[in-house]
Amino acid sequence: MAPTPAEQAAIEKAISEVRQIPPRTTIIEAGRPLRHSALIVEGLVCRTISDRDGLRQFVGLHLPGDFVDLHSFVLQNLEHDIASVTQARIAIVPHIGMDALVADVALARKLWFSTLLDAAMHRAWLFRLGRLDAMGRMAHFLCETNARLRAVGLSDGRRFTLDLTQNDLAEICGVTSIHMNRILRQLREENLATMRSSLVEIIHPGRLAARGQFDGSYLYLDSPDLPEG
Amino acid sequence: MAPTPAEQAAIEKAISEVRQIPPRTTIIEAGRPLRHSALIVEGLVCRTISDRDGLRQFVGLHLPGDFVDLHSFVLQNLEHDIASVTQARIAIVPHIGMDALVADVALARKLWFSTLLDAAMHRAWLFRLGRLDAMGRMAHFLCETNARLRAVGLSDGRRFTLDLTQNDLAEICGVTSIHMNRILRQLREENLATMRSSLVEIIHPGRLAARGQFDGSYLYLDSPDLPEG
DNA sequence: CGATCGATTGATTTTTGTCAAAGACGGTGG
DNA sequence: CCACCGTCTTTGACAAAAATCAATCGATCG
Repeated sequence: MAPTPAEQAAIEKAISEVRQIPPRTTIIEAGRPLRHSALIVEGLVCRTISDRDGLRQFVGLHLPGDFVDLHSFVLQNLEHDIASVTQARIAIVPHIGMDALVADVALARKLWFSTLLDAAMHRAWLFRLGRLDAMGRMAHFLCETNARLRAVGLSDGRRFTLDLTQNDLAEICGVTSIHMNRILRQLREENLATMRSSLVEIIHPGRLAARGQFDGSYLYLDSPDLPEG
Repeated sequence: MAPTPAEQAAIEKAISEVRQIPPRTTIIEAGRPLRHSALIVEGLVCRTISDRDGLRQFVGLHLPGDFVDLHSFVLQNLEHDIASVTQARIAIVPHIGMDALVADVALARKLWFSTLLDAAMHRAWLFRLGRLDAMGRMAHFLCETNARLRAVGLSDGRRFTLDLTQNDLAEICGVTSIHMNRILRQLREENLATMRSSLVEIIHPGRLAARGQFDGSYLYLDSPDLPEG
């Protein structure tokens, strides 16, 4: 479902501007009506829902190449926040331009597909939060992220950089940052993965996937399997 | 985004058959290629992901009028299971027929919208699992379900029937059924809601919503607010 | 009537959160 | 260059939440 070069060109033509976003900046606040969508050129962007104390739950994490809020084109507004994690560059695509894009039925179908992939990822995250313990959640998240980064050439299948603090990871996995710290130590001690200052190394991809009960088929990547280990 | 009568008729014309499904029956198993989608006419249908021990996590619950697996039309297969909870009647819409339906751009947009609503609900569930304690999760779920049932005339805003066992509720909230039993008692003791043999009564909608930090705007219902209490 | 499934309860263990305090590290300004 | 500061990480002690183990109870069904 990758766009053809022509489709890619059409999307790029619909970009009205590219914005530079500082790290840790709210890009879109929940509830505001939107007249454009955003495509990540560079950096990490997160989608979060905050509880009444302002504590956040990540409901998505987006990498370069992802449409962050394509759904806002159809829904008109968002029920969650979008914020940069790292420094980021995002391309703005006005909804008016999107209207022209979806006139092309094939492209419309691909955009729909892209939002359905997001939904599939949401479901995998639900499984993670609902059925796994803290260590399983982290293992699952690392496997997913490794697979996604690999698909865009940002991981070699074992090592990648991921600019997330332990607090971010905690907000992803629905645990406290203190507990996340202990989980990371455990992953290290059990020789599954290490994570030091944004460098992640997966020592035993197979065992990590088993620990997190990870099956990446929902990502629809044609990723070559890693050797067991 | 409700379909017009004409669109409704077109959808109904695309139905190839209506199936009667016994309770507790798997309708679609994860990973199978699909050539049709299913629309619920009557009954409760759930979407679940199972862990390696076969323990399930609900990732969605569908009511009459919902397309259960509209996304399979675009994705071609599912990464989760679909099963009946109660006795159900589902209308089968072959994907071939769907192709004809989405030729109508306005209807295509509405179907897209419907899958985006699902995704928004997924995100609300992520918040529930990630940020709320067991009682908050149950409170949130009851509020959501009350709002949804009300929209289709199956709740008066305080009372409705919901044919789920305590084990189902546990699989929705990501806790054990034993713990769910204690949560239900607590909800009763704190005069928030009662649930006895599939009859749910919400005693203080306002307080229950507060306990579950529920804000139903993601459901896109034009529901009149309930009196506080 | 026995069998089965779901609901309920108690006792106990495990997991996770909370509170409190250091330690590490990079960046900034003097 | 170095002291200071803020942010992130790490650790310990303790409390709370949830899981687990083990029964019992109650209703429904063949």
